[in-house]
Amino acid sequence: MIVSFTIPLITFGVVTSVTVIHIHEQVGNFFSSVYANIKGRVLLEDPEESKETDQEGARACEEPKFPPMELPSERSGDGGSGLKEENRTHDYTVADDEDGPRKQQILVEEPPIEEAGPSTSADKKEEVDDQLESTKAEMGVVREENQRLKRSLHKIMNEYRTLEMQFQDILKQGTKRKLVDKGNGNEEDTVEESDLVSLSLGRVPSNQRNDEKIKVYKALKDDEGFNQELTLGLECKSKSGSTTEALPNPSPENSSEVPKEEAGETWPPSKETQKAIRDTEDEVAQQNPMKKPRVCVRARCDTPTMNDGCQWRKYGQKIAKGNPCPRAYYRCTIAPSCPVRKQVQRCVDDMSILITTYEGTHNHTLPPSATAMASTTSAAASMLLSGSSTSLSASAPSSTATTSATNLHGLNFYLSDGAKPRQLYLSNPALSSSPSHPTITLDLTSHPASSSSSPFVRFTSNYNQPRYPSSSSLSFSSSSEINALSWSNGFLTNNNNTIQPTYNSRNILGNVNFGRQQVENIYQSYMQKNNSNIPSVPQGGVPADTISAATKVITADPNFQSALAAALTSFIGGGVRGNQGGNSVGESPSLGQNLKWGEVFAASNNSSSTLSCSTSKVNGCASSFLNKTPANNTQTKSLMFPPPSSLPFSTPKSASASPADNSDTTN
DNA sequence: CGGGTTTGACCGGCGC
DNA sequence: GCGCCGGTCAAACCCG
Repeated sequence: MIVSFTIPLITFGVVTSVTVIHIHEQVGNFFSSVYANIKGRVLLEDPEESKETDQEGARACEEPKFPPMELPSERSGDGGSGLKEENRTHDYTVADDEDGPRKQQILVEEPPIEEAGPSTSADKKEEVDDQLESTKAEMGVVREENQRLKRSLHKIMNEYRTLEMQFQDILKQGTKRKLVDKGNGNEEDTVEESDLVSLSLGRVPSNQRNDEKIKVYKALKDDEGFNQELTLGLECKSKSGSTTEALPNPSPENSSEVPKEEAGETWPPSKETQKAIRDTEDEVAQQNPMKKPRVCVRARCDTPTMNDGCQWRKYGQKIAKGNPCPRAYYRCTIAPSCPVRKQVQRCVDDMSILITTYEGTHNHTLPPSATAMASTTSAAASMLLSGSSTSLSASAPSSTATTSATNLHGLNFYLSDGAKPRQLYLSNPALSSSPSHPTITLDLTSHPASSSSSPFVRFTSNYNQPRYPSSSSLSFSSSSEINALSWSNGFLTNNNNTIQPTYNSRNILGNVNFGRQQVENIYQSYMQKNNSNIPSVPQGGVPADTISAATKVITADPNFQSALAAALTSFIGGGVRGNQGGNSVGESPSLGQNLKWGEVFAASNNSSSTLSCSTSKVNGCASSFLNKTPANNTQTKSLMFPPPSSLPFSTPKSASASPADNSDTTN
């Protein structure tokens, strides 16, 4: 019987260590121990030894040249003899192929102990044994962790290759279809586009990915099928700067059209430049009828604007129809060419609700305090796009998708008929009535019906175009009296990130979930890696393959949901109660510092992200904190946003972070 | 004086 | 074709 196990193990072990890893993963320690017994313990008298040496067995699987183990039965309690001790040390020295140095140190320390007491009292023996065993156990844990990481890495690599192939196939199919159905805007193309959108979700941080994108871009542009697939990022089908945004390193063809908008670093650009840009944008807009996805944030805020950490410059104001409150237009001024804009308007029904609509994705490094909202909006937009693909591909052929629910980020996620979104609380349709702007609404206000009992923050997306027939909403429990969120980095990619590929088998967004500790650890490692070298990659780069791979890895964990629930509960609960001393403040900036939506995924092989959606009980938003800075509110309000010291816009001069809004006069 | 805001004018999309 | 409306521009203005 033992032999029957041995043969395959040895075979696989010889073939490739990777295979052995999988075997080990699948069959658990049992095979390993059996293998260890066969390889090195055949002559052992004590069968219990196999239990202790699972790890050695596992290593033996990876290392066919593993020497015969001669570990004596030190646990038999016989006190052992000098010879046995020697054997044991020999075993440790030879057997350990990975942690050799560590163990050699142990061995160096051991002999004096043994020599000092040639009589080898039982106490010393036990002490040494305990030390050895504890060290052994420790190493076993480390080794297990190492193996886990290896497995994860391998899985991720496999998923990456698979997705890469699928992506290429999709591109090929799309190109072919474009050629065939040229001139016919069929629905399948839309689906294809959506899938492509989902595959990238914005930016691809690594140069390699950029190169790949550029290749695709070139190929598609050279081809007549060049149309919408080229803008695979979050800015897919966007009107302005979509190509530049989606392709940080635009191809020469493209860069020739856009006269070095990025490199110019001047704002405002020259008139000619602007005109050229607008012309280019118009061309793009003609090619891409679908405009930028928008993220609408509704929050109760008694201040002119909701402070999101970014620097904004007001460039216009309009009285929108149906709303006496003027709508203010802001442009991001952190980078001269940043395409991000936002609109701020009071809700017509409830003047205390501020509706902030974000459009576009930052193409620059964000200040720590701004990464939160940016990540959130980017994530929401990504969710919007991915949701579109989801509904389009999975719903019935007709556009009347029935309301269905999934679990996004571990939270309720509804996809519903566009006419009747289940959790659509848009009081001002003007902001979401743009015909071609897919809009997702993050409702941070308490719904009148549920505010008293179960306050929720709602993420409501509203596709107003026929091609986006579904609306989606995301709700998650939060603390009471939600008025603002702590927009820590990666809110939507939080450690409880769950995006289930419920409807679309090709949806690359799957369950991504981490415990809080894991996230913190991952983030710390990421920050250590990136603190000194944070690329100015536009945010929103979500390596889809990484997400998918991480998704599968994580979802393989049966404790996934429970960990999610625990983390969410502890975090949200602690964010309000336990962080009053500013812990959340310390956490949010550290978690969000220069971290971008996609980089979170790229940083760790796991699609780690952070959840920092601790909410404040204080009515108001951070802009009021910055503008007024009441002493008695400082601490509480700082729960929502990073400390003022970390806010680059906290200086009185940069009023653009919280510009005055004329709408206040109407209140 | 530089940067941000204000505000009327302008432009383009869209519906009738 | 026309008018409405959302969005943007840019000169004037304001402020530290």
